[in-house]
Amino acid sequence: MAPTLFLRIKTKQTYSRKERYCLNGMKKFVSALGLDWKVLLMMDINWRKYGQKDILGLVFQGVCDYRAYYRCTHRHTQGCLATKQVQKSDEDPSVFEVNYRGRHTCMQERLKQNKEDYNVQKEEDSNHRHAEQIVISNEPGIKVETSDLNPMEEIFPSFSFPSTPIVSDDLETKFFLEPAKESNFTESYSPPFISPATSECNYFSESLCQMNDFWVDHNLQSSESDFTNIISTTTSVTNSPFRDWDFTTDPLEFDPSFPLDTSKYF
DNA sequence: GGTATTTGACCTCT
DNA sequence: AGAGGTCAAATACC
Repeated sequence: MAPTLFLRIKTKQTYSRKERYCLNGMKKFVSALGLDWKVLLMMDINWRKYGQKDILGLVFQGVCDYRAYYRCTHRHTQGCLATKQVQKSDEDPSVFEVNYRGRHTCMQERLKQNKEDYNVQKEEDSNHRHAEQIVISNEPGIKVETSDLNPMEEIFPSFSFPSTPIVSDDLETKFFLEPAKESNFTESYSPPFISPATSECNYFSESLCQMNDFWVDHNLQSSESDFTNIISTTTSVTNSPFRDWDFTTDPLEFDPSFPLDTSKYF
C-alpha cells in the first residue's frame, strides 16, 4: 500500500501585503531548518493534472466544486506512480485539502545517482568540507547541508523532486511574492508545504494567516522584499519566533533527533 | 511544435 | 446503477 499524506492548506485568491510577509516567513523557516527554500519549491511542482470530477452532493451548495487529480510528470518516462488529489474543504472554502498517494520514485533514482556522484567526488577531493552535501540539482546553490543530519530522503521521505533541474530565479516570484508586487495567488498552485509521510495517513493543518502576527512583527526589522537578506540571517530556531508556530498536528512527526538549532549550518 | 490543461467518455468497484 | 478514478482527444499556452 502506497503511503498517503493528507494536507489541509488554507489559501486565498489574493494575498495582502501583510500575508506575503508570511510567505517570506516560510522561506526563513525552511532556511532555519537547514534547507534551501528552493528545495522546498521543487517538492511540489512536477505534477501533471490528468482529470477532475465534480463532487456530487456538494456541487449545488457551491462549496466543493470538484476534485482535481494529479500524477507525476515522469509517470510514463520513469514509471513514477506518485499521485495527489486536491479539493476544497467542505468546511471552509478557503481551505484546500491535498491528498498525496505514493512517493516520487523518479527523484529517488536521481538522489541515488547524485549521492553516488558525490561520493566519487568526495574521494577525489581530500580537502572536502566537513559538512556533507547532497547535491539534488545541477543548479548551482541548490543543495542541502546535512552535517550530522539524516539524509534528505529520510527526513522527508515523501518529498518529490524533479528529475531535471527546473528551479530558476523566477520561481521565487511565482510563489514567494515580493511585497511590492501585486499578483494573485490562485488555487491553481498547490503550495509546497509537505511533511514527512511515514505513516499510512498523516494529517497536517496549516494556515498561512496564523503566521501573520509573528511575521509582521518580526519582519518589520528586515528588508521588506529582499529575500537574500532574509536567508543570510543566521537564525537559531530556539531563539526565533518559529518556536511558537503551531505548525503541525498529530500524527505528523519530525525525527526527534533532527537538530533544531541550525545556526551552525549557516 | 512541444507541453500542459480541459473535459467528455470510459472503466472499475461497490 | 452510481460514484470515484483514469484515459485520451481536443484545446490552450508558450
